Amino acid sequence: MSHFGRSGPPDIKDTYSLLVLNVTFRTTADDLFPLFDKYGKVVDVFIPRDRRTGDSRGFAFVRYKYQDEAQKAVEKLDGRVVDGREIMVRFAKYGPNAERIDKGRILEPVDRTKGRSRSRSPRPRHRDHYRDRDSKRRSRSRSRSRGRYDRDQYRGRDKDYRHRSRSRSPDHYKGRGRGKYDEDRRSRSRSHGSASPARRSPIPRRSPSPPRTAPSRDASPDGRNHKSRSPTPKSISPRGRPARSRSPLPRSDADD
DNA sequence: GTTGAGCGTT
Repeated sequence: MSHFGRSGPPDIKDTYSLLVLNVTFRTTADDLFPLFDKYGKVVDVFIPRDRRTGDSRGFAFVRYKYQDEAQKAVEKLDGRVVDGREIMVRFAKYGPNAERIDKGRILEPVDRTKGRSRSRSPRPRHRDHYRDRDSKRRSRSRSRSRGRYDRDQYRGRDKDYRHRSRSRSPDHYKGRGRGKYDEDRRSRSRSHGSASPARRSPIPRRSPSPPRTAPSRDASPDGRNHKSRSPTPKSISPRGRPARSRSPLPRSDADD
């Protein structure tokens, strides 16, 4: 059980944050705590994770109580192989609120005493410049992992698209006694030559669509026979423009 | 089950 990050930052009044990079995606705060705690008093260990997937982002923050201990941990744990990967430990450059910190210590917690302190340069802090990365140079081409996130997070709403395509049909008639069905299927195949697998629907009826004797169109809410009926009856087209008789959004319903 | 630059939450 990790109590780190459960209730947010405990106390950062006099702590020094260390940034641990290159950690494995499966490394947890509990795994880093004993490792860093051996070199000093660790008050908190936090590993940023994705809000959607919940997976680690590959780096962690270790907050020490004293700077000397943090410095020692940086020198000792920097380059240490954790979980089969060499981690990089260094002092955090920015605070939790993107505050400028030095050696892990927050230099400007709040601008209360010094009114001029807030005159700092409004440098971009958050990394929400996903779309901007395209505008930037392609020098960062070495990182492709973010690419998939960009698609899955923003574009790909349906993350189960890869888990689909699970056809259960074969298992169904298989467990029902395929022996009988098997022969039956063959017989039918022989007879018709090309059997229609679609006929295997559990609903034998309903296939034969009722004749058009159905009531008027107002009684047909579905009206999925749009393919059958002529969408562009010239008869009712006063003008010679039967094409765009609909709204200006042709693929509004066809969209995924 | 995958990935690999960087700077953080209740």
